[in-house]
Amino acid sequence: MEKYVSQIEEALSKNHSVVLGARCKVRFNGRAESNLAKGDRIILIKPDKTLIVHQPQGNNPVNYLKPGANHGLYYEDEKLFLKSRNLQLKEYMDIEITRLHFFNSCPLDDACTVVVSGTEKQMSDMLYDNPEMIEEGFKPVSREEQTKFGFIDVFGYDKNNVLTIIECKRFSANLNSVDQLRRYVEKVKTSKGISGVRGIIAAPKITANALKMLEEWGFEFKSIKPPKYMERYDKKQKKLDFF
Amino acid sequence: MEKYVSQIEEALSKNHSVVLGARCKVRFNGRAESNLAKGDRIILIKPDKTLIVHQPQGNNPVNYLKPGANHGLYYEDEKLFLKSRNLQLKEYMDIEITRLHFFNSCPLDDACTVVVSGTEKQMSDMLYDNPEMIEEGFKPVSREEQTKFGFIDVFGYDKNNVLTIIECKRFSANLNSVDQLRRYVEKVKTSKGISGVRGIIAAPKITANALKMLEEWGFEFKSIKPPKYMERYDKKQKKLDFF
DNA sequence: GGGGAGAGATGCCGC
DNA sequence: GCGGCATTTCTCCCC
Repeated sequence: MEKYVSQIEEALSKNHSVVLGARCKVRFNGRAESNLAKGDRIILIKPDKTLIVHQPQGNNPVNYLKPGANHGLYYEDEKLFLKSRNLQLKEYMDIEITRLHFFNSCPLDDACTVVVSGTEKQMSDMLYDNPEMIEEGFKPVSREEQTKFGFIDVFGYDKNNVLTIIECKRFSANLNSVDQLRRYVEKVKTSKGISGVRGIIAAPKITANALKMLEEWGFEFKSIKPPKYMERYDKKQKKLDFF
Repeated sequence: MEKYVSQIEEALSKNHSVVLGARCKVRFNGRAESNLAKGDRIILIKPDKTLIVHQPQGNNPVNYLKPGANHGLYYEDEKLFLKSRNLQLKEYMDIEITRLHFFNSCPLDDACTVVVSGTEKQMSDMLYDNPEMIEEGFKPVSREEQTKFGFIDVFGYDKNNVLTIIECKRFSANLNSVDQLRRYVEKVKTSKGISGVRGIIAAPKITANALKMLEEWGFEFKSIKPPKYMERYDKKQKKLDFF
């Protein structure tokens, strides 16, 4: 295992990405503290000095340090010690490696950003562009903006010129969503000195408790499907459907 | 690259963990949609069939599939195609690999769970066990419990036997925290048919807007530090402090 | 399984 | 940097 020390150090110094398969213990100290007993994990160190530790199960890393950490490596007592620190965040991780299953590294070149669709912003855009989805005669004024009343998804006037605030949720609205809407409506009422302000939650669905609270506050729920996804898969891509 | 197909397939069939360093495009379709153009990434497939794609920067994966996916692999046109599907969640990922920088796999054996300390629960426990930290004469009744009024961190009675609800935050309290407290206090007032209910936010700090709203609602802020961490590092561990 | 809430949340944008 | 808010949030707990 000792022979890998210089190889790993060289890879780190060249800003390559480093992957280790290792039996190790992990200790973290920072915003919280954690201890992880001995087991097999994948350790990833990125060119930006992010450190990520994955167990063989689960979606999320069991431990990590954010970008910009320092990583020190040394060998002693037949163990490999990785001592990593993010000094800005005052977060520390110590990994004690007792067996190295594999080590690999390579330079990674990737400046792409992922393009995501199906977000809440797109939903508020859709409502802004298609106000009749809220109701006939609705006239939107602003969307996704930090108004002086706070951050409001969409607001405008209904056909009777009553000021109307819309809070969008991409999935299911809950108690928190109602809290938000309520806070905005109250801010507008106070700021404008008017009492007639409508509040609408626009979402595909809403929890029972949230609906109850919504109605208690005199607000409304409007069932709106989020912008439909792209065609799930091109029918042409027959070859991809082989299993 | 073709020769790796059978090796990777064998590793997957044996439920080993698989790591690829690859130049690839990624397409995801599920709860949202995303497209990622060609670039170098680390691809990790776990024994539980989790799929994770990391770019060379950043803390979080750029794409992933949750545990329980199927992974199919084939080679065509000098490209390696990984077609992964989580059928339960109706989530799909297609990765088109044009260059394979490295491939590694090994069985990982790890049943450990991480032990974390310094959480909000410990903070509410601390207040429950040391009620004088709130104020002299405070008598806690319940903590971190799903009461019939909702999930309340700590509640009890002050020295004047006024019902008091405490909302803990481990870091900074914000508008959302005030919303929560307000919702609890109102529930209790309505359920018990009483008007004299105190609401306190216990946190190390609070944002200016949140404090303003808190006071408008007649609630109080109590500055409380979260339970202190373990000794940062054993002084004995001199060897670890070498850099 | 749904609902509610925290999290070492993370990440983004705006002031 | 802080603040407010969405997130393919994730995770846990409880009903």
